[in-house]
Amino acid sequence: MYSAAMSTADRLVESTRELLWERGYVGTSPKAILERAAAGQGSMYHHFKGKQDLALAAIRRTADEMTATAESVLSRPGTPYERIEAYLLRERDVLRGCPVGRLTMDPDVIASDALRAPVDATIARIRQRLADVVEEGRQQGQFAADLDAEEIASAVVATVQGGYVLARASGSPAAFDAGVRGLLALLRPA
Amino acid sequence: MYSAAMSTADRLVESTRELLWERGYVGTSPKAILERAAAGQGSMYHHFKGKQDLALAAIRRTADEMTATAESVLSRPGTPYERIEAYLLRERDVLRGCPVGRLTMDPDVIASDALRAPVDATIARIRQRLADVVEEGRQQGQFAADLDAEEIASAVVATVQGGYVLARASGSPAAFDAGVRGLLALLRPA
DNA sequence: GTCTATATCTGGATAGAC
DNA sequence: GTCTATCCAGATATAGAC
Repeated sequence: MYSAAMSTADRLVESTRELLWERGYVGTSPKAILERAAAGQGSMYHHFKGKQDLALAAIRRTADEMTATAESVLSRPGTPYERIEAYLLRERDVLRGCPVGRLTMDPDVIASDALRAPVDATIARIRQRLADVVEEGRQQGQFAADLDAEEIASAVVATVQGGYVLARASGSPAAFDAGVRGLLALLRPA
Repeated sequence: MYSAAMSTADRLVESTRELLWERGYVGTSPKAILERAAAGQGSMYHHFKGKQDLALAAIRRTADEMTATAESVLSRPGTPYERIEAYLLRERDVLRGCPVGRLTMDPDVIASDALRAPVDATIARIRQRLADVVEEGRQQGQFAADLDAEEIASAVVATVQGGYVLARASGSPAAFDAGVRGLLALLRPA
């Protein structure tokens, strides 16, 4: 199921990442994790304190990966508008939803400061990075001078997160694309 | 806990609606529903076939209520922009999230066509109603002629749904408001 | 219609052998 | 480090009494 070179601890984290993405925290049981990782109970409780501790390791890894992907796309060459466009149009597994954002709908994640922290940090960092790009475009005159960069960045992130909701509700990625195109049309420089 | 005039079946549905909102489908147990409704096992299995059947009744009721609220706000007097603004700014329990949209992150809801159907129908209907308003504004010249009404409507709904994600991640409704203000700034007629 | 009793399975964790 | 055995509570449902 995983590369033979992967340690048991790593297999446990990877299985947990997948299951958190597919089923969320409350929907993921230790048993399911162990089966997917082909590991026994003993291994899990040797490497991690329990379900929450393992989930925290998994969430951190996913959060770091997503932050890196976003930073990378937004640092590519191009005008501010083009970079935001690239962020919005980057390839996504739309129907699976956002592996970080979906955790905000999980009651046990929201109830735990430790589990929520990496989720909050990831979204805040991407939003800030987007705000920097918007501000740059504003200074250059590509965007209207009276726009608030932080607010536009929030709208961009929200459109992405909400796009997943639309897509999953309708069972089709088209709904995500429609929202993104709508936002880009409003943002497009004249 | 509920009005004494409320039937056992109604109490069960209301309890389920609350719990689905707070914890989602996978996070809600029949036991928790029964405790909140002050009902016994027998009542639940007499009135409903099981957890899924009860959840379906609860989701339908919530979906109908949300559709009615949206239609009502969007039908108020005012220019198209003002009506969209009213929809975006209407009072919301932001940190609790959207009782319909949150269900799209629930694996068991998405896996069941029966449970997903009312979620899909609600979002599609609100989006269509918004598209009609946008189209009206476009015809009147309040919005740019080259905008696609359906796409703008998708962006509006996505911003709301994604706004809940931002708010819950940060633990503050301010993040929702920022996204909404950003979108309104982009949409605002000159 | 509602109650209690019961059944079976899973959730989440511990204990101790190897 | 990993395994198996075991634990107790909860999830979901059925049976049958009242």
